[in-house]
Amino acid sequence: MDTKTLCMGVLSQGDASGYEIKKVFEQAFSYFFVAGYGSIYPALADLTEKGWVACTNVEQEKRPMKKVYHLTEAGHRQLLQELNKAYPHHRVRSEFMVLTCYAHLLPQGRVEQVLEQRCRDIEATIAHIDSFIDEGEALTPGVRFTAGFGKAVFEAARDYIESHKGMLLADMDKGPSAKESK
Amino acid sequence: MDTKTLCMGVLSQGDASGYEIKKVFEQAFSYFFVAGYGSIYPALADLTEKGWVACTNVEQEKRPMKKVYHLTEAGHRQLLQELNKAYPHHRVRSEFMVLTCYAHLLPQGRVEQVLEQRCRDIEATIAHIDSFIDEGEALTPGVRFTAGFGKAVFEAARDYIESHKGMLLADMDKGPSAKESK
DNA sequence: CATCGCATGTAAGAGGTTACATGATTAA
DNA sequence: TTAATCATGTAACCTCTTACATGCGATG
Repeated sequence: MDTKTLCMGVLSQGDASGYEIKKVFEQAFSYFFVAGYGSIYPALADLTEKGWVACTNVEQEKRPMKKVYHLTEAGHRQLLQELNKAYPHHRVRSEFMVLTCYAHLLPQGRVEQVLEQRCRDIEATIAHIDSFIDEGEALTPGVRFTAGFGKAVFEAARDYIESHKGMLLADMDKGPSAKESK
Repeated sequence: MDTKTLCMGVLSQGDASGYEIKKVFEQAFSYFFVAGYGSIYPALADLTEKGWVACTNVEQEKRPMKKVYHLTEAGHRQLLQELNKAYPHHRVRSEFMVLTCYAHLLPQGRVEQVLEQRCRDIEATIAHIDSFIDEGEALTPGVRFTAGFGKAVFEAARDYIESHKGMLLADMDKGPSAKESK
């Protein structure tokens, strides 16, 4: 599943321009799916070619023209098919975890800084999810579930860092230690 | 930070062939960093060109020849520099979460299947982390911290799914609901 | 006067995935 | 005999990221 499917997903809930789709990505999906203009615009062009979306040029006063896209019937069928067959992958790519793995190669100050930076980023993400939930919009049960899931996972990450930070910093000097001390 | 840095990281803890590096990736990093031969071999070629690693051909009896790589002094400096300047990113790309977001477009059976599949995958990952921790090898404090972190996060994910699954399934029919009921 | 928001896109490059190609040994 | 393990690599492809290119209006 790629940017194209997500674009169709967004359009299934209402017509939008590429610019507006990116805002939805940022507001609703940013903590588990990232896409910039360089992915979205080509995706929309591709979807148009395939007949899964279509667009209307909308002239605006004192604003640039927009291309408002809508999902076609074929697009809706395609979206349902995609969602029904997609495997629920969940990939993590964490340079943070690479850095913690190699903590023994770094000065304590750097390790502390890395842990603190990660905590700040997590807090920002949680705040972002909260503001999204509290926007007062009608959220589907699925979106509420997903937001709660993201929040639970990020909170667990933050709590783990906060409660094990001292231990990592203290153990760092001691070097590698075997599992057993017998 | 990319595959190249991770390869240098692995080599900082002992010489290894490309094949062996991939095994380390699978055993120790698979839950937060993935790389196949198609990334590792070109990375090693690149690192060799840059003088950050060097290799020796080792002939083996009844086994194919190996190229055993080791980190050079310049490579070690490069690794430290990289680890000291890298930003601790943590990216998630979750098709699972895309699917839960669009649960309202799917039959209940499919949603249930998606949640169960994700739980099975999480259990497998946790079991993998446990077996890695219990291998009896000398783990650095950083690696122990990282494994514990991964475990905590995956456990939180599993717990959330298990405790909110019923709610999602029950709410699905009701359609979108606003934040407030006033 | 600067920069942010709105609005569209392209082009080059980086990076990774998948499949292919080869081949011996060993365990089921 | 079949499949897995050991062992190296390439090539095509796909996708995304980053930077560029343009331009008006509003806000500070």
